Amino acid sequence: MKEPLAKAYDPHGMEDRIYDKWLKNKYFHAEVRKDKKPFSIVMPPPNITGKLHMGHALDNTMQDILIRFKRMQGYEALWQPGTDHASISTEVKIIEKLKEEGTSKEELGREGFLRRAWAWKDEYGGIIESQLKKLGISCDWDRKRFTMDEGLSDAVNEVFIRLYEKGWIYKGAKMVNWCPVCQTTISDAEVEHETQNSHLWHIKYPVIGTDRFLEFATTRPETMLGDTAVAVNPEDDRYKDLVGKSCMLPFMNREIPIIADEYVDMEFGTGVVKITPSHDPNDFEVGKRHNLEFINIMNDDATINENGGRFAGLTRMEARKRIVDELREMGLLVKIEDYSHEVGIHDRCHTTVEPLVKQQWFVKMEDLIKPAVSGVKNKDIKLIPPRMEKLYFNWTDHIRDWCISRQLWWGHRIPAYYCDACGEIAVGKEKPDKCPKCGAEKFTQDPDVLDTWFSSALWPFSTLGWPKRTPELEYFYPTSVLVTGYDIIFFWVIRMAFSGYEHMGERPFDAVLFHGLIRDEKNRKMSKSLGNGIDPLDIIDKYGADALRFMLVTGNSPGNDMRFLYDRVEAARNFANKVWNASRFIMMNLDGHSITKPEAADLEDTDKWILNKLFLAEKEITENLEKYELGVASQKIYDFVWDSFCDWYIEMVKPRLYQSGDENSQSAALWTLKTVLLDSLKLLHPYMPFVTEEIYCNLRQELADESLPESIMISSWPIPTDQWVFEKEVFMVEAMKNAVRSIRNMRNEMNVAASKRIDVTVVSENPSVREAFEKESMIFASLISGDKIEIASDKTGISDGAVSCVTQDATIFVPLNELVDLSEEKKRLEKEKARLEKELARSHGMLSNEKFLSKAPASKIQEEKDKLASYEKMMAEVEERIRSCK
RNA sequence: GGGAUUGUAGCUCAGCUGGGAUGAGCGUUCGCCUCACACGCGAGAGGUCACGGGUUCGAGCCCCGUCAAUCCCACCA
Repeated sequence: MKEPLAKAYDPHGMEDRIYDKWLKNKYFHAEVRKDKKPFSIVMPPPNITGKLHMGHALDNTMQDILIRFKRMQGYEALWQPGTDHASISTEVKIIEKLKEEGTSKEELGREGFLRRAWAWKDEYGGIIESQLKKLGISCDWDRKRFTMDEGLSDAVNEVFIRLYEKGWIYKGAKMVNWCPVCQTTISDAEVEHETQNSHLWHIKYPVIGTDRFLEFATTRPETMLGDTAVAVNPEDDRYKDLVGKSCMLPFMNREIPIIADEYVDMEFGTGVVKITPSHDPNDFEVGKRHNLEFINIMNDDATINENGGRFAGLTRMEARKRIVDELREMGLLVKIEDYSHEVGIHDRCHTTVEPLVKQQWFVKMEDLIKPAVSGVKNKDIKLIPPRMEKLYFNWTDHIRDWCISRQLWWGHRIPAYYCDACGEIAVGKEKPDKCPKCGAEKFTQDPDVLDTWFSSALWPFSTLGWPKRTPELEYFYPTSVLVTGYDIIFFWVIRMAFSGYEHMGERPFDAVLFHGLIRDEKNRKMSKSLGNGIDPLDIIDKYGADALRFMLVTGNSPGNDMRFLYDRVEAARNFANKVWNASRFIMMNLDGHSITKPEAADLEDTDKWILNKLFLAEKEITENLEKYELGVASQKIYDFVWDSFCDWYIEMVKPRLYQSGDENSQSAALWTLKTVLLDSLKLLHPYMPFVTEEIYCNLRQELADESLPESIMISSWPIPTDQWVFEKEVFMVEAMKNAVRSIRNMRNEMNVAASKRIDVTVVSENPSVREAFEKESMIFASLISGDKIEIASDKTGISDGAVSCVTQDATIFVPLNELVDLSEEKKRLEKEKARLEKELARSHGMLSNEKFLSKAPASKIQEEKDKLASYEKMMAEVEERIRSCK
């Protein structure tokens, strides 16, 4: 026999060659085709600073599986790729690089810096694309976009202007999160919280005109330099008489009023709070309510400024230490307590965020968010798994206005212009010629850029051409499903949701499929700082992309974190090898034969059995994929291919190929092998695109079948037909399988050498069971290493020395004569009896329960009765066998 | 302070919105280089489905509580 495939599956060399072929043939490309139904996914754009990590690998594998599945199903499947400019991350990286070169952003100036940034993007921005290609993903590279390309920048400006004109974007002085290291504002979503062990400093201020002091506790003593009041609860009897008086602020010698405000909790500490309106969000509100003075005591790098008197120039921490020391000397420090509390830190650089009052641009969220909330509530957008709705609503319910301006250079510059003469603001795509207010002609554009998520929020429609009404937008929007991690729900998913409703009047996607995080073998998050990340490219290099892909989506469910285990990659690789070798076997046997579809009558029971299994697999796998249950589907493919097809059917088919000499039987077997293989490859293709393509192309050549498409990825998804439902044959083959298992078990327990051929007599009173064994006796013999197979309707003539196996459908006798140790045989049967006793007890228990009989559905009761009958029969048989062992 | 998730075989996890846990991989035991595959084949052992209540004819699955682990959110100084 000729060997069309190498002996072992080896992904090396195969994958790049195949990917190039796909690209060359433009199989990934989607067009507007009115005769087909669209299916579309937008790829979460990786950062241009990014390097492929396991998260990307998982995310993109899932999308690719869905896209390939839908493409094969006949949808016009668009997978829209692209990259994100990642404003702050990229800028930070470039600044680092500049520092290495001994220069800086300031030295280059804005224009010079941006030139550098674009050059950087050209150099590094494509790396991730080439890495993604190694995964085999089939996105439409011809359509790739970049958040700062011309069209998308236009969309950003359009949105900004629309929202501004609507009054939903405004500029104002508010308390914002300020990162002193990155020197920019950040949004609430970018603030992480970290528990820090610190102290609670108890301090007292003298009350002017009395000999009393007001004692309070603070976690940030240094902010006292900006105190403009001390507050108590209006109901607090301890301090009622002091409200309206003033305290003397140490160091600053400033008189600050004692005010009453409900915000103060009487139960906490002494019931007194110092108020620093410029440096604390709560105090900011109190300050506004009471018309307090707002004194900013900090520079942008979080050192104390001139408003901090002689502490000016110190860092936050230095100032804290000096102030505490001096208060102690002055006798104003009462005590220091240990205290642990949550501190806001910047998610990029982990610097403690400083709440500051700044003039910034904000998006008003109150109305904008509404459709995004109701959209999810009424399932216009479906979240998978549904529990993600709680996370989603937790954010929308507490949403605050979105601070969108960043004091950075790399990004979309805010389309707002200020009249140099009168300060009038003009928002528009172009710089205005003349100030509408004062007529002056000089304008300066706002120096800030937009939050990077401002542009990604528009991704589902901006990539399709919006604000132009392109045919693509018309056809592919709303997109079908968004695949992403739950960690990005606040940053991105919600913002796409409200942007879609606001600008398109429609949801951006029908469903969001969430996946979890990938953790290392010790269940830790993979992170740069821990250095425990596993490089997907290393895995691909070692095991192949197919193995990695299969491993990533098998055995886990939406939204759940998963652990990365090498064992599992290996198992996936072994599966690829299994498929490879099964194909190799089939192709070796196909050799030279022309395959034609057999007459129904020529199909044997075992053929019908596997076809019926295939039918069920196709039906279920298709349903699972349609419900986005990727892990369940892959498990079913694995089980079908390995267990049903390889371990059973291929073994059952061998004697027909090798020894029968019956041409009709052989040709039916070959056709069935080919048919099941072809469909299996298709079912597996979305998961393991490379190995399936390689086998498919070889198979196609082997078959010389021109009607098969030249690539499996453009072939059609198997449509299960109930022509392949064969109840009777399935029953008979299952009866044979039970017998085979039972006999093999017996052989092992009785220590019958694997090479020893045995004679068996199958006794069954069921004529169709007898018929099945009769018909399949050659296969049966082959599976059990049998020699002579006899079929009988009763036990007459069975020799006493025989070992027996009792199955539901038959009793099988194996005369082992000299080999049989009767006490062993008895022990074996007793074990079987014990098992049956347990089953009988359970079954009896249920069926003697009046309530079960009156309330359970009839079908359930019947099912249970049938089981009982079968157990009783087997029990009688086993008991009889035991008796005969004497 | 709120909320979520997880707790199933030695390990890592599935378990289709209640109906026998023949669940998967790895590991383990026994036997096999059987002409597709040792990245393999056959046969086993191994689980009071965290604990305590409840609903139900029936609960791994639903409800309540407890414990443990993980994570998210939050402006109590």
